[in-house]
Formats: sequence, structure tokens, C-alpha cells
Amino acid sequence: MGRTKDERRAPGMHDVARRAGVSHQTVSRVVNEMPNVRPATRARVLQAIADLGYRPNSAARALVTRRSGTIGVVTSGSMLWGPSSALLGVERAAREAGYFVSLASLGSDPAQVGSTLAHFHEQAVEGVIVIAPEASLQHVADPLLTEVPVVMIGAPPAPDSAVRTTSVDQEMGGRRATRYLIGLGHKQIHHVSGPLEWFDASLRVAGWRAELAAAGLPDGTLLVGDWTARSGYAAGVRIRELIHGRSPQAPTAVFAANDLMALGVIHALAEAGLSVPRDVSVVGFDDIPGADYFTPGLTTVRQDFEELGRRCIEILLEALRGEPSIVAPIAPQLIERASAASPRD
Amino acid sequence: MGRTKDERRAPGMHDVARRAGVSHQTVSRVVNEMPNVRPATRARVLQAIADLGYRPNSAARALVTRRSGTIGVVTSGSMLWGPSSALLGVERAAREAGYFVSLASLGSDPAQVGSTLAHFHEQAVEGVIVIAPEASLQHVADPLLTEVPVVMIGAPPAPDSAVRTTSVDQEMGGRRATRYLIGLGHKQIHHVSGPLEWFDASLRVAGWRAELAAAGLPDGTLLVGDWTARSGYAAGVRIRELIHGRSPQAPTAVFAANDLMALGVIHALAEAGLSVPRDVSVVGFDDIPGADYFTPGLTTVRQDFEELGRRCIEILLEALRGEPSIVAPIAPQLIERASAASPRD
DNA sequence: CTTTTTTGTCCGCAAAGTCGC
DNA sequence: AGCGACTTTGCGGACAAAAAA
Repeated sequence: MGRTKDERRAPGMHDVARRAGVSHQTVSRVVNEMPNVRPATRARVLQAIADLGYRPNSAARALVTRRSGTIGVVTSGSMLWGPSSALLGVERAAREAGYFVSLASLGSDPAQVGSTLAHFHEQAVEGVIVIAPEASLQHVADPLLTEVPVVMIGAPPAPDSAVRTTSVDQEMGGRRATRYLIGLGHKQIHHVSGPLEWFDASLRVAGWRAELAAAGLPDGTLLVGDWTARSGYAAGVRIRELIHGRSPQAPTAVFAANDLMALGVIHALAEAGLSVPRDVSVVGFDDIPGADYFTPGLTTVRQDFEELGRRCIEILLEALRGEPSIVAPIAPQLIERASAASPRD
Repeated sequence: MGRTKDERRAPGMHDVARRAGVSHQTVSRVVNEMPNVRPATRARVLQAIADLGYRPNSAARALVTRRSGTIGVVTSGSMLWGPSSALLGVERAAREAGYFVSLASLGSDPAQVGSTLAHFHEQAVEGVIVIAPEASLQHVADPLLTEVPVVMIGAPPAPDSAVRTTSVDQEMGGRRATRYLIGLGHKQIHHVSGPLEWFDASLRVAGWRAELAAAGLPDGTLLVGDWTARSGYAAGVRIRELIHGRSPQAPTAVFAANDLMALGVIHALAEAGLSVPRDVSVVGFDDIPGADYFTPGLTTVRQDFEELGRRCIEILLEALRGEPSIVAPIAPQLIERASAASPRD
């Protein structure tokens, strides 16, 4: 019921075979680029395929090969700049590799996690990529692990787990941002981090700490935010209070774990008459669109999500072939703009 | 080859049938909730399904039903806030409706369009949603139209085409922004638009014009940008020149077609010592994350993408059922913040 | 004994694999 | 080497057979 019956069915191998005067088997061989087909025959088949506009039916193929040709991508529900860019990169790379991409976003509801996996399982995805770098989600895909390889973006490598990972080197990002500020002469560098359950967040914290220690500087104050500009603003308010109170802990520079929070920090400082970078330097993370036109233009750390996506697929393919993967995290890049400068005193 | 052979195959209907002491057909009936199965039998089957952890094989089902249970979503390659939010909304709604979502992004390469559609065709998607509201892409999905319904987000309804559309009412958005500025007492209101090939862009222009006309105000100047902060900055530079030149066309307010461009405009103005909103009021569009912490907080027009996604799927389902759709565009909402105020003089 | 459930058999779907010629 | 016949995959549909009413 439903469909009009007169829609002529798409041609099948059989139709192609008849038209080319061969058996459907031979068509299969041609399509799958198997050897042992005479060039002349191959040409005839190819011609017939072109004539009929034949397209292999992926359902049938999936049925018999037990491979769906699709990979599942799980994203956390929040469409922040990072995750959505990573998604795009993954999609591109996947399609280039000839895979379909099935998307599923994750609500916070844990029941949804189960249904999402069931979803993928049902669809017989050949691999899963998780773009949800929260520690709490580290194991979302584990139930599928016995069946298909899982690659998780942004999670730390876990040698004991079969989950493969890849990421931009967040710690290095944190180090680069911090080192840059140190290089400018800053000695009190605070950090506004993301939620510490996010790997990215805690790694950036680690990088910040490590670099301070390496330079022999005292620890700065850690202010924990939640990636939003609002939380950055709240941190900024605390920072400006420290400064106005001439606290010994008043920073001359702030490293924010993403650009949105950096924006909030700058806003809070500006509101109190503090100028960036004259009074306080600020470095962000991500290089979101528009960061170059914040006031002032934001010095930040950029991640190459295209590359991340590509590498992610690469690793997944390696896993599918049963090969090991070389895991070299991607180096992020510091983008110098106007929000950081040498301290005044 | 490839897989280790000892992985025990997933149970099939047949296994379930044996375990429940019925035929595989009965299992099918239970699974598909067909009538004419005795409750006792149904229970036995259900039990067997649970015991074996049986999951219907979607490839086989797709093969025989000729329905894949997936819908294809095409997005333009740019992961701006709008499109990616819409994508998320669509995905949520689709999965709630029991569909898989297959994602394909579009490069600018027209050849890619073809391969994308082939991709979807191959996968036998049951419907396609296009999130690529550029006029140039209006017909990307046409080749598929004879086969499956297509819903296009943000395109104007085309009664002659089988493509269904839904959108946030962009013209109304443009009107609301403009009316708000008029209400504040502005008489020279310029507009920084997106590329006019984008429906959203030209509709916002239309709304701006219409509202100016309705208020009996002269046309403002139209500056065409490309959605980026950089282009907004360029427009801002022209605007500040007008103001400093005391041109009769100097605006007291600017309506930017997205927040990023508004950011650029503000940046250009601030650079020249012009204060927003004291010297010039600015209204944006989208309410991107962080817009509330721009300096000043950006007055903007917000679109409900969740709702958009939901409605999109709704329409697609209606199309699938052969029902007509009521197309009521979604009303966007003006968010008042600090970037617009009454003009000084 | 007829009618109405309920259940099972056979076939098709569109491709791929094995073997044999 | 180059090709075709037969079988397999997991599931749903049409119809028929069996069971219940």
C-alpha cells in the first residue's frame, strides 16, 4: 500500500545481465572489480550499466556481505563549534572513504544512550565514532565494542580498552597558550577551564599547570566554567575583583579554555574599566568564527578539525582491517591577535 | 576473509522461531505487531527474542520492504550556527520518529552534488532534507524528487515544485529587527545582508525594506556581506566613513543579517571611536552563543531551530504518507539586549 | 460443518560466493 | 582464464493449511 504501483522498479543486476547478454554473476564481477572478466565482456556490461542507469542496491549487498557500508557517529547534543566542526570533518573523510555516515545525537538521558546504540546495532554500522569528549561518555560505546571498532575523539588513549582514540593535543594547546603568555612576561596566569569531566578541559588545565611549573612560576588560580560565555563572565567578575582588590593573586593574564569563555572574561573586565590587553591579557581556545573580530581580536589556539576528522576515519579503517594505529595527536596552533600583550609593570 | 570466523552470527528469525516453537513467520508477525497472533504465542516469541537478544536485520528488512528507514540530510559545507543547529534539531526529530539519519555535506564542487545524491539513492533513503538555503542549491535534490519526498529548510514555498519547504519566517525576522529600531526612533537604518543567493539573506532584506516603507522612511543603504565577521567589518568601515563624512546617508542604526557580521560592524565602529549603541545602534540575527557577551550585548533575532527540525520531519512524514502539509513558518523572536538604543539627536 | 482465527509453506528481494565446466 | 548454475543471506507477502470456534 502507499506507493503508486506504476513506479518502474530500479534495474537490478538481472536486467543488466540480460541487456549485456551475460549472467548476473558476471555483472557482479564487473561491479566488484573482480578479475577474470574479459575486457570485451566487461565493456559490454559497463555499457549496459550505463544504459540502464543501474545502481547496486546497498540493502541487498549489505545483506549478503554483512557489511552495511555505514559508520555511526555519536555526538553529544551540544552543537558547540568544536564538535560540529569535527563532525563535518568526519563526514567528509568518511564519504571520501566510501562510507555512509549515520548520525545520532545524545541527549543527557542515559536511556537514550542505550537506544542510540541499539539504533546503530540495528543498522549494522561497521564502526562508531564518538564525538563526545566527556569522561562520563567515555564508555557509551562499550556495549558495541565486541562487535565493531570504536574511535573516540578527544579521549585519552586507553591501552587496556579496545577503543581507539585520536585528538588534537589539548595539553600542548594549553602549554602553547601558557607559554606564549609567559613569553610576554606574565607571571600570574589564571585559567578558566571547561567542566573538568571533559577531557579537553582537564588536559588544557594540565598543560597550563605544566608550563607554569616548567617556567618556575607559581600556580595560578583555576576557575572552572562550563564552556559558556556566561560562565566566562562569572570568572571574569572574580578576576576583576582580585585586581581591584590589589590581591596578591591578581593575574596579569588569563588563559580561557575556549573562546566563548574568553569573551565572557573580556566582557566582565571591560565592564569594570579594565582594558584587554593593557590591564589583562586574555588567550582563548578554538578560534571560533568571529574571534578575530572580538574587541580586541582574540589571541587563541586553533585546532584543525578537518584533519582530525580525516585521521579519525583513517584510524577506524585501520581498526577495520585489524591493523594497529599510530596515534600521533594533532598539534594545535597559536593564533596571535590583539588580546594578549606584555604586562605593564 | 577478514573477519574471524568464530564470531557467532547474530540470531535470526529462524533461531527465534525454533526457540519459541513457532515458524519464522509468526516471529515476523510479532515483531511487526501484526494482528492474529494469540497472546500466548506472542508472549513465547517475545520471550525467545529477549533470551536470544534477537535484533531484526535492517538490511534484510530494507531489501524486502524496499524501505531503508533512513532519511538523508544534506547540509551545505559551512557549519555556521544556523545550519548546524538545524541539523541537530532534524536529527532529534528524525530519530524520535524512528528514522536513521544519513548525513552528507556538500562541497562547493557541483560534481559532489551528483555523487551525494547517488549516495543517497544507493542507500534508498526514504526522504531527503536539505539544509542549504542557497538559491543555487535549490534544485540539488530535484533528481531524487521523482523517487522520494524532499523537504528544504529555508527555501520559499514553490507551489509548482514537489519540494516541500519549511522555515523560520525570515522576512518577519527582518521586519521585527527593523521595526524595533524604528520604534526606538531611528530614521536611517542600513542593512548588512548575507549573500543574496541565500534565501534567508534576501528575505531579511525584504523584511527590512518592507518595514521601512511601512513606516514611511526612506530606503537605507544595503551592504552585502557574506555572513563572516570580516565582511561585517568591511561594511562597518563603510558605515563609519559615512558617519565621519557627515554624509546625509549616515545611518543611526544598522541591522545586520547575522550576529557575526554585526560583530564585525561593531568592531569597525569601535575602532573609529564610535560607540554602540550611543552613536550607532546595531541589531543582529541568530543569537549565536556568546552574542549576549559581545560588547555591548547584542540585540538580535532568535530562531528556534529545535522547532524547525521537528517541523521539518513532520512535513517529511506527511509527504511520505501522501498528505498535504500546512506550512506555517515559525515566528522568530527579538531578543533585546544592549546594542540598540534611541538615537541621540 | 462452516466460519473465523491462527500458523506455516513457498517465494521473492538483490546481491555475493562456491564450484564446475 | 572466462563464464554460468546453484546456493546463501534475513526477512516479509501471498496464499494455503490447520486449528479453534
